[in-house]
This record gives sequence, structure tokens and C-alpha cells, in this order.
Amino acid sequence: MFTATEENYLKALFRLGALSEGGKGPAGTNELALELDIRPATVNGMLKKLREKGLVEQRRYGKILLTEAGRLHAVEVIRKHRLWETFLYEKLHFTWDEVHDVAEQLEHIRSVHLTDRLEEFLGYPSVDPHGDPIPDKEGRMPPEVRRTLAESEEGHAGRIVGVCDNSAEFLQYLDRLGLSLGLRLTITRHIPFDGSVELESAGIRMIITRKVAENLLVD
Amino acid sequence: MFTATEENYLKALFRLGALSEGGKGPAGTNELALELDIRPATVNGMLKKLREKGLVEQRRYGKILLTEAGRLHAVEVIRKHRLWETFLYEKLHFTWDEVHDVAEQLEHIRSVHLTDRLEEFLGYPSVDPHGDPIPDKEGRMPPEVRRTLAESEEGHAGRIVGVCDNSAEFLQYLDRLGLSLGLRLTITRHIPFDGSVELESAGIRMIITRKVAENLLVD
DNA sequence: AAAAAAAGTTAGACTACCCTAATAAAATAT
DNA sequence: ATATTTTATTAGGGTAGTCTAACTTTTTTT
Ligand SMILES: [Mn+2]
Ligand SMILES: [Mn+2]
Ligand SMILES: [Mn+2]
Ligand SMILES: [Mn+2]
Repeated sequence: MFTATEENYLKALFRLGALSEGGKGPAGTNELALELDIRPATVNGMLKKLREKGLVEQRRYGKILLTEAGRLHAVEVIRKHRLWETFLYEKLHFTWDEVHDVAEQLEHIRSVHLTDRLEEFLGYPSVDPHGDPIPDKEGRMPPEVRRTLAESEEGHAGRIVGVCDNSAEFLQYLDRLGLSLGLRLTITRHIPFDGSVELESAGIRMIITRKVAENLLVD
Repeated sequence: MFTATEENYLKALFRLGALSEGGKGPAGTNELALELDIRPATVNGMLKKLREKGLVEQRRYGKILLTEAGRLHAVEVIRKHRLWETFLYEKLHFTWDEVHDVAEQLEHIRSVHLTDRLEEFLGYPSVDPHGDPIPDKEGRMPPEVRRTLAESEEGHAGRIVGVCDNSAEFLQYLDRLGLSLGLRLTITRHIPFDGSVELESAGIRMIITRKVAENLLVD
């Protein structure tokens, strides 16, 4: 039905929020090209195909919107990606910085039966190893209404429920800092000087940079 | 390193026994084309590339032999294929006629770490759901010295340890006959008239056609 | 409103993989 | 030893996906 390449374009558009509602709004050719690390000229050609397949809507020189069919398929690929990441993490004991690259391949395996059995085998998980929600079979995904640590007020207590940046670089840094999903913490102070955030967890006080705080989600 | 297409060519050559020793000997272009269901002209072009990559040896108008590098990679792909089939069968409860098609996709996922962890997760299985041996990390595969039911003598008692034909059509037929891997049976009679084989298993007598008998392996 | 910058498109080329039709070489049969 | 058949190769063409360089349209700045 769809090639791995087409699926990656759809996923990138979804990530950029190219939805008629709920998202950041339509994306542009250059923006999409940047996201995919592919040249705009190439993206332009692929968009023609995606339009013809009814997966995106775009007027000449205009912005790109995912159609309902496009959105549904993007979510299906994201569902597979996150289920595979969960499998790698829970069953094969990959670390959370190792799962993404392999899931990037596994997400393109075509077999509805496989996806559903995998989901069952994993016990119908609701989030992947990075705290991202896993869409259900019908493409429903719980809306993410999570605040970053940077925008939570002083005194707030909660758990780390997700990360915004899934790069191995960032995740390994978190491991080094001793920060992982589910960790309970309290924000003790926002430091005005450089935006650093002071927090306390399990009786230990620590300071993280603003950049780290912006990429951590808390409940 | 290698594309999925290249891997399928190597696997087909291995299946045809294009080894310098142990196999049926070198394969021809047409034979390989038939195996892959691709036209000889196309195969001819791909062979040029495989030669340049040092995976096969072939003189102009000559037969095709896998090099050591080619053989090793073919076995690596077969290893992945059989491990995935085992995973689908053991963990996701696929039936033995459903596993092959999905494994045909999964075998091309690139990650040595994944293969090794999967093998560990499965408990280092020695055979896949069809009784075919699973090569180890170093590419060693126990030689298959198994006899078909058709060539075993009357009175022989043993277990079904494998099938020659992995098609869903054949495997579903076996299910219908109540024949599965590990089943103990005794050959009671070879019927000269049409080559059918009469056998007895768990106190039940049954007759299978010659074609079925030729595709069942016993120990 | 004109100039400059940014965004989007077109043209032409390349690799990977596939095809059919025609041709050349090798193997087999007469 | 030819003739026939089989096998292998070449020539030319197609789709998918990528690139660079040049060009056009839209947006932003002055
Ligand atoms: Mn991921
Ligand atoms: Mn992908
Ligand atoms: Mn198989
Ligand atoms: Mn394959």
C-alpha cells in the first residue's frame, strides 16, 4: 500500500502538527525537508505523489495539510513505532536511548496481525519507554497535556512522565544525571540568572540547565 | 551494507546449494531467476553487482558460486528469518503457516544487537517452527541429515522433525491431517500401487499420499 | 512601492531495481 | 559436424527516490 518512504513523510508531517485541528497547523515544503533531512526539491516531488494518493492537501505554493487518510496512516506508523520500542525495552532489555533507531526500521513491517499480537503480548501498554502515548487500533491517542519542567512553578511536586527530545545524546545524559521516567521530584527553585532549575528528589538536591528542564515532562 | 534485494539473492543462492562444498554445486542464472521469480535479464544485472561486492564468483557464461563472504551473509539472514519465525510462533502465537511471510520482512532489519537479544529472549532455540535448524552467531548450522518419511523403511518408528515444504497450503493441510512437529509415528506399510504410506500414531492408523510423505522429515 | 529574502518549483541527472525483446554463447540432439 | 535448444547477455525502457542548480512566486523588509 505505502512505501517506507511515504510513511516517513506522513510521520514527519504529523510530528510537525500538519493537522486541520489540534496541531500547530500546516507545514511548509522547506520545513518538511528540514525535518526529513531531504532537499526541498525532492520533497516537492514526493508531495505531488502524496496529493495524488489523497494523503495530503496542498495548493500550488501553499502549505501542506494531512488529510484524514494521511493522519490515520501516520498514527498507525507511530503506533507500530512505539509498540516496537516498548518491546525492545521491556522484553529485550534495550536501553531507552537504543530503541529508537531499530524501531525506525520495525515500524514499516506490514502486518496488522503482527501489530495487534505484539500489543497483546506487551499487555496493552499506554506509553512507550520515553513516556509517549501509544495510539490504539482505531488511531485514537490520548492528548498530551503535559507540562515541561521549565514551565512548572516553584514548589510543584510530580513525576517525570516523558521527554521531548528522544535523541540518544539527551537520554544518555539523563541516565548520567540519574533522571529516569517515573522519578518523583519537587521543583525547589527557578534560578533567574540562567534559567537553571533546582530540584529535589529522594532527599537529594540537584540543578539542571534550562535546556534539560525544557525537555522533561512532569505531571 | 546490503539491500534487502541483495540479501534475497544471497538467500536464494544458498537455498539452491551454490556452495563450493556441501551443497548441490553452482547454480545458473535461469535457475536463480526461477527461484526468485525475477527475469533472467534482471538477475544477470544483479549478479554483476554481487560479483563486484565480492559476494559471488562467476565467469562469463558460467555458473554462480557463493564466496565465503556471500555464504556468511546468507546464513546471517537465514538466522534472523528463523529466529523471527520462532518469536512469532512461540511468543505471539502465530500458527506455523503464518510465520513465514512476516519473517520475510523482519529478516532484513539491521541490528546485530537485536538479533542477539532476540536469540537470548527465545532461549537459544535450535530449530524454527518448521524444524529447520537455526544458525549460531558465527554462522555455524548443524547439517541436516534427516530422512523423509517416503524414504524411511517399513517398521521405522520416529518423530516428525521437519517439513521440506514451508508453504501455508501444505502446513494447513498437515494441521487438517493432525500431523505436527514432534508427533511420534511408526511406518506400517509402503503401498506399491501409488506410493502412499500407511502409518500409525497414538493408536490411530492413517494413510498419507506419496507427495505428503516426501515433504515430511523424520528422525 | 521597490528591493531583498525566503519559500516553493522545475529541469536534468543519478542509483537501485525491475521489465521485454533481441542477440550471443554453450550444451544437446541429430 | 551441423542443427536445435537452452542458457546467458545486451540493449533499451520504466518507476521510486534522491541530488544540484536554476528559476519563480510569495513574504518580509526597507
Ligand atoms: Mn522513537
Ligand atoms: Mn521510519
Ligand atoms: Mn520461512
Ligand atoms: Mn526476504
